[in-house]
Amino acid sequence: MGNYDYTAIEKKWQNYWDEHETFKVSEDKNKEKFYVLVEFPYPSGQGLHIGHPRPYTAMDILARKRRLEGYNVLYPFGWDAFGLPTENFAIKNKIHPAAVTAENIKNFTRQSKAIGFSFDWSREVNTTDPEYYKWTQWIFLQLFKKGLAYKKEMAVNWCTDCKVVLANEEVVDGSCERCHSEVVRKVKSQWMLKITEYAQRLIDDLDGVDYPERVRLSQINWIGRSTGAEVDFKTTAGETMRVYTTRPDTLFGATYMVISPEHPYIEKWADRLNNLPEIEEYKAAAGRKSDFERSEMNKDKSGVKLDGVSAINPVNNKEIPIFVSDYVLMSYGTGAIMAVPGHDTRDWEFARKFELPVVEVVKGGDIEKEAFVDCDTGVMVNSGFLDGLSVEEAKAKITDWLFENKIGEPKINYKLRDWVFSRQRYWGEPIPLVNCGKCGWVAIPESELPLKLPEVESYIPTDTGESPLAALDGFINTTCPECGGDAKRETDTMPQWAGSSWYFLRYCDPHNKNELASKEKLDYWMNINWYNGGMEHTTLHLLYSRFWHKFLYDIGVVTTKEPYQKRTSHGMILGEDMQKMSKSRGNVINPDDVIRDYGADALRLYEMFVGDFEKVAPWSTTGIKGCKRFLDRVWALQNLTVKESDTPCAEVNDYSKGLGASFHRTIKKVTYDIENLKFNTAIAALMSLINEIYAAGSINKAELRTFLILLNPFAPHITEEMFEAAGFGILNEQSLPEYDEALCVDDEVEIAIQINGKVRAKSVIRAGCDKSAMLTSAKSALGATLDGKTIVKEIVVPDKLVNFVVR
RNA sequence: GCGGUUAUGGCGGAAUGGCAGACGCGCCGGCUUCAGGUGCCGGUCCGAGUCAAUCGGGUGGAGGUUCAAGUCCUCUUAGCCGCACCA
Repeated sequence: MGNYDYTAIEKKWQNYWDEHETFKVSEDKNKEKFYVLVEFPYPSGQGLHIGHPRPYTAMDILARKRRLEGYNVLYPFGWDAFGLPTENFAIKNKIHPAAVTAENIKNFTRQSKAIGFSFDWSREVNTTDPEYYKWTQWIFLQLFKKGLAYKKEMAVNWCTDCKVVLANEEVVDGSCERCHSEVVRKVKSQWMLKITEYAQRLIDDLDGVDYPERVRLSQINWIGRSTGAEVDFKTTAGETMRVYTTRPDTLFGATYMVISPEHPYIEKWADRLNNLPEIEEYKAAAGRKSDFERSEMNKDKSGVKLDGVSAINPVNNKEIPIFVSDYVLMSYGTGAIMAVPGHDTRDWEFARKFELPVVEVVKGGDIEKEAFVDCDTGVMVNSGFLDGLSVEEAKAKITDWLFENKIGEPKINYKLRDWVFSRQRYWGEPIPLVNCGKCGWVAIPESELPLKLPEVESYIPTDTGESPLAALDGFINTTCPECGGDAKRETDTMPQWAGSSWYFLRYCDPHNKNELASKEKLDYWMNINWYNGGMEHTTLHLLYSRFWHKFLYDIGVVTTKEPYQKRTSHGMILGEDMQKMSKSRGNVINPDDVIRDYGADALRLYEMFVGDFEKVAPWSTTGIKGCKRFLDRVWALQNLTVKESDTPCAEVNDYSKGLGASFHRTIKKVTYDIENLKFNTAIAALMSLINEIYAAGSINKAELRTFLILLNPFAPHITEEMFEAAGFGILNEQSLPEYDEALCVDDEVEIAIQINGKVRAKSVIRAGCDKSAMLTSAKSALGATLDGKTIVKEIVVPDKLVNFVVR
């Protein structure tokens, strides 16, 4: 009976859970709640990726463990279903995106259920459901009403193939993240969300939550707070040019200035510039480049000197040239910088190429060879009234001086940019605004939400760059809610990030028709106790959703400043060749095949056993065989001699002599490891335990019962089946076995005996021996080895080792 | 270029500063089997060794701290991930 019929058993228990609504929860004030969340997937046409089950299983293990511990556990699931791949597929195959989405969700649901996740399916959400996106639109309207949504003409990333604007975040290697076509820059009027207004709070409130350090750092670096100063430079054209610098202390070393090709002064100064055609040509070339190309490393510094206008350094009144170069971006700071080639690498390279003077203003480096950048401990030189000061003192003094003389001021900048919220697509939430000739942009009444996507034949993007909705007269023409006059609807839709920025709130009250969720239910379930997701969402989804949550806090919808108490991140599952899985590499593994060949429990177990949960791990077909083999051995425990214990023991931890310490230790290890994402070693401990059981040759009821409960969160189907067969009842209604710390240790332990740190002997002693007993035992084990040597020091680690330092 | 991260047997990976290689895969030998497969038992870091006791070496590289370093410190190399040259 080595092989068990996993297909039948897994089906049986999945049906049982469905019929009994085993994992459906409601608010129960008598129980402590636990809200555990995984990132809801985008239901793509390819079906579930073999990587999906890794985080879902991990959090499923946690959820199942918490239930065994008596918590009221909310573990919900849903679909982040708007998005371009669906739209592209729909266009290509002439099917409506809604139909494609429904089909994909059906497939994803079938696959997810086949793995036995303990989701509360009654709370399933779908971002494309009008009953859901009604509230996405509602949140947008509140942002609009508070002035946090605004329209702005700006250069955006334009995908030449998809005919849509991409957020910077969606551009990968200079091409479209989704279709890989060329991305160019194009000026368009876009809806923007003022996430920058929340920049400081998004940094500060990280202190109150439990995030991995790498996630916390990524967010802080992404937000990128810097303190510096804005400085006004007079120019020979009359206008003042304002620059932003983080190093005002190096102002005496500023030997030229660089402005962005998009800087408005170029147009303003057109009459004065003797080389305007050259500048215009450079500007046009820069405009064709994507941000990535402009920022590509190792490229030659390029630029054009403005012939006809120069700037005056305010500290020494020296006239310095102005260059235009594409490494200065209009979107950060003031679009103009003062260049200090002595102390900035890029400026140094630029100065070398254009043969500009390099002045040392902080002593300590060799500016002939390279820029002296890490100069915080240096002393100011060639800097007039700053000479002799430390960098820190110079910063303070020059900033005061600039302020007093009204030529500058301290300034904090953030790298974070406002969120480009418009998409010229069909398959997204319509933006619920109308444009009235008299009243401008006006919100539609909340009673008219949801503003549904019109069901149409053509949802193909227009060549002009407008949303497909723009071609629908019946949709765009409407009346102004304020003055009643003719008005036109906004035709852009929202980005995919919108629906995922608040879905965790809807899970608390998914069928509410009057509010996005009731206060009472939000109070009960929020915050999320544990949120696991991919590192790739650290700076986008995580930041966007924290921003929305803070906004909802400000307007009184939610009562917590942060949505996620604890965040963890899993590593990707790679192909067997250690490469990212992709169709083109031919290394894709289909979960359906794995479940058919090895079963869902084996799949779950293998994905948890493969390695450190937080690191990438390659798929291995032989690896999953090992896990299947382990489950066969678990199943075969039913064939072992059932040892009769001295006392009836089905309900107590009455383990047989010799195995007791192993059981207590394993309970301790498994429970500890699950909390610390060390699923691999938890499973290893269970494997070791079963090896010991087989070595003992028999098992008693308490042992079988404990073993099955410990394994249950990892492999829920086989353990439920065996639990029932053994007459123990329904496993998920039980409690987690407890361990006794005092019983975790064996009676005897083996210690290492070292001389000068090298193991020279071993000895078995009674556990818990005192120092002198250990020394006596160690010396006798060493015998004559110590003769003629002087013991300088004796180190004793209880129950572990003795080390003699000898001469 | 910046930020993050990783490096341990043939492979995936274990090791609160305390016996490196748990657990699994693979491989080798044996048993079971008509055979293949499955299952079971034993072995498996490298090199010496009277192939036994034992000895030496070993966690990307070079130093250092320590009685003791995969683990801590300094420098360094390579891979992977992200990026908006952020002044």
